[in-house]
Amino acid sequence: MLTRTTEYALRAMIYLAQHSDSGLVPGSRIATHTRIPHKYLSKILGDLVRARVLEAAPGKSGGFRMARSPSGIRLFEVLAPFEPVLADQPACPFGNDACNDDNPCVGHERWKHVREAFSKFLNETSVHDIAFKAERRRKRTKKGA
Amino acid sequence: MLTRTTEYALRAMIYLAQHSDSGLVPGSRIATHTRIPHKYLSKILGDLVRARVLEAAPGKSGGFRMARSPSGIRLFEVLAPFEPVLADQPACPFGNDACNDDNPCVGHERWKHVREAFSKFLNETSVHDIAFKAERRRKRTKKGA
DNA sequence: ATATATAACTATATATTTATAGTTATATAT
DNA sequence: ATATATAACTATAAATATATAGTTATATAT
Repeated sequence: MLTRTTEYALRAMIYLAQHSDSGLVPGSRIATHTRIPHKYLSKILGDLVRARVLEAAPGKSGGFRMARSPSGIRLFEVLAPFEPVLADQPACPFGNDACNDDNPCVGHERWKHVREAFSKFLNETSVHDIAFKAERRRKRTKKGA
Repeated sequence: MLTRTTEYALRAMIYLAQHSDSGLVPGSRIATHTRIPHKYLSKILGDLVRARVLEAAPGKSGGFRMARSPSGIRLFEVLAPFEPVLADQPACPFGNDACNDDNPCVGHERWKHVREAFSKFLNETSVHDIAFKAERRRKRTKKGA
């Protein structure tokens, strides 16, 4: 459902969200903690900078940080650069090259529905939502309170 | 979102659903009409036979046919052999090897929700649903009637 | 029985994705 | 100014997915 590259992007974003207080984080540290190959991650982080969800600072004591608050970054923005199905006009999965919304192939509407449900979820969910455990809603009483 | 192999499986099933009246259909004919490489499709069709959504008959005048009525075959059955995320215990996309429902990682519940929405759609949609245009619900009056 | 059309299988080739190694450019600390 | 830590870039390698070619097994038509 997600390529490995996409998962790496997600994991890196989550790590940064959880450590956004510590200012710039070097790529090597993200790689170590998320157990993602460093140089490969480096390329992915570059894509996320170009997607404007991260900011990079080169040079000594440089690194990466979230471009905005984690609650303001939707998963859609993180995944879209890596998942072609999230593009405006994704290719028809039924092999009909001429298929589009105006001239839909059999199955088009149904599949569009799946894509849109996926996009909707990704647009309604922020990096913060997925990086921090939601408060337990009285499933059990808190230990400390 | 779907691998090419998965798309091929879908397209082959749809073609067969649309031609289920003509008895056994040779793999070569499916390949030609769906524009899928013949020998590669052959392997995929074998997987679909093992998944019990198709039946194969070797020998002269042999071929493939749907194992059941297209309206009784859910997309889930067609995609599951090819999409690991549809397995019972899919790998955690956040790289936490020890993650499972009992010991969930951060993000687990949210992502489970995505997976389940995807599975739900695939379980509620049959091959017939996607192979035949749903009747237009008075979007426009029928030409012939 | 024989020839034929087919699925099933095996081996290999090509393309793409993922990963590694090395280099260059840039900013900072000293 | 110089050394250093970093992002950015380039080239290559390894792994995986996709595609092709050839062979074998099986059922049917003749």
